[in-house]
Amino acid sequence: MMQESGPETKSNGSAIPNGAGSGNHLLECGSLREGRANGETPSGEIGAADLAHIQQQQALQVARQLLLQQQQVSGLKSPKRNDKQPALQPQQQQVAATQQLAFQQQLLQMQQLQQQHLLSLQRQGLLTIQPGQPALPLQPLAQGMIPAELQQLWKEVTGSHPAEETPSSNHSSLDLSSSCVTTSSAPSKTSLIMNPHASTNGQLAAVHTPKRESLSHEDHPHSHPLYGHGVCKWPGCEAVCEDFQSFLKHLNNEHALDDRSTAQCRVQMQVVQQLELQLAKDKERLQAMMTHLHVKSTEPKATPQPLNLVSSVTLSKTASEASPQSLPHTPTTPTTPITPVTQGPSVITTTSMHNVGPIRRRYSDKYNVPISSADIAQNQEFYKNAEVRPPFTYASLIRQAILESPEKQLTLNEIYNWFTRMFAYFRRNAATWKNAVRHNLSLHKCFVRVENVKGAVWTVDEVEFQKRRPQKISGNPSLIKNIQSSHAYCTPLNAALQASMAENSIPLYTTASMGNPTLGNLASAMREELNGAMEHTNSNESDSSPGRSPMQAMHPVHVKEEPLDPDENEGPLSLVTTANHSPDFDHDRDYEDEPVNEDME
DNA sequence: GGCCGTATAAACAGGC
DNA sequence: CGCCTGTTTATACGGC
Repeated sequence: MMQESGPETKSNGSAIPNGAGSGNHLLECGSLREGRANGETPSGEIGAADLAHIQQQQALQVARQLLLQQQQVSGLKSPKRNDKQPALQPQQQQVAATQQLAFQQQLLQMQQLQQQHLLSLQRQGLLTIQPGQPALPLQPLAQGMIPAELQQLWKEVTGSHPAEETPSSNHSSLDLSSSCVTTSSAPSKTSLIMNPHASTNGQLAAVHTPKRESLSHEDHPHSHPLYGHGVCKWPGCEAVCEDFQSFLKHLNNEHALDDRSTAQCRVQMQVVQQLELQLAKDKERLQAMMTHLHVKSTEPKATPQPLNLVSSVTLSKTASEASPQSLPHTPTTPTTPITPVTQGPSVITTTSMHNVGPIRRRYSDKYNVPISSADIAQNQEFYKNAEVRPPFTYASLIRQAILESPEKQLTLNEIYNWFTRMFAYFRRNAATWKNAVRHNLSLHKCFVRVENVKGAVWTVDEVEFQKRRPQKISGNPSLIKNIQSSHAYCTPLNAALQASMAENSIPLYTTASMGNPTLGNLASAMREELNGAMEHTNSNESDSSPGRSPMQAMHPVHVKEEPLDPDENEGPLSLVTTANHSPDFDHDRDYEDEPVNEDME
């Protein structure tokens, strides 16, 4: 079938055309100070800033329109919203002025939070800000939100203060979500994808709420996202409340469901939306950066619009291989209908790496693992969709496949299926890698062939597996260091990012991107791979056995001589769990892609 | 430079 | 006969 003859791959050796190449490539790639070599970024970054600004302006306009509509609906006659509310009582004016200040304060706070987030990213080396773009993402926000326009917006907000509790006002406030979303600033799919939470207004409060409070809210009944340090944290309020009860009273009295509150909420939504947008932008850049570091020969076209590439380039170039899985949303992730994460790397790499052939990839690649830093969050989807060779040895993958099966045993065909199911890379050149799989099965003692009723199945002799290459990398500080750095990106990345973002009151984002239940699987796989290779840093007591082999840590012991114990629990890794639900690949179907579990049961 | 682990390719055999 | 499975050999590469 789609077999690509090997000779050329062999002869090419060091000059592998597809860019993945041997370990050297990755090493060279590792010295990527010029990171953004292939011009994928410049336009993108400039565009990011501009786009953010434009969208911000749009957001303001939208907010204003909303306010207008709202006021019209609520029967506010005053055509002079811009006036200093002559109808307002002096006291009210004072309140309004105070709130305006507080509002601006809040905006500043939001910007600071964002800045903190970005700074934290920079500190982690995950994000670089171009010299030419001082505080790049913040600029638009700071410029756009603070000045006159926002003040004007605020006036409009407070202008509707008189608050007649009309039924219509209720209506409008209840329509918050839909109106905001449908008229939202960035109308493109970009905004929808990158700003997935723009529509989740019900959670906006949580978005804006410092994590500490959110958490404590659950634990302490007297905690409230809008209440902290004896102060009402309603935007622009800061009223002092002695205790929680008084706060509740204050909340009900002062922030009831009226036009003002609604409008404030909308403004808040806009603010959050902008932050999310900016964050998404930054994340996109981050992914592009990481992908670039991983993919040596990044094609410039890959970056500018990764979101579109998913459906356009990917399908056009690798339609036959792509299958539904190339789409950003894995059908196996029902809990995350919005996994914008997948766009970045999967697309980029898919397009730029799709031509990766059966290249000779050194085992040592794994230890350089520049790859993992880019993959952590996306890993599973990443490898499923992008034809990037996974940084695992065949033996490790085979073992993983077997151990993931309910009975820790697979037929050869099932192993094949696992490969193709989990890695887009193995949907091509079947003859090559299948041969390699067979070769590995036969070669390594750790793979035990067991005659079954239905035929032969392969199992893993964990002891044997752990005996393999025990001396690897230990004693090479540079390598270890390298791995550690990669590991530092890999494992703690999620936590670090989440923490960072949580600190900056952007929990939802992290929840969507990092909290994807399916994403952690391969991440843990790679983590374990690294852990195993590093023979230390294993917090989970793992194995003190001599083995540093990639994924062994996931299955510290079992499977000795008789690995066919059906009572064995499935491994910590559950890649196959999600993969089982994925549609089979249309191509490369020379093997029945029956679900492994089904077959094994 | 040798050894080791790995990848790739290929030849071969046996079974269906 | 063709395909699949499994074994074995050869070669190449990179790290130690």
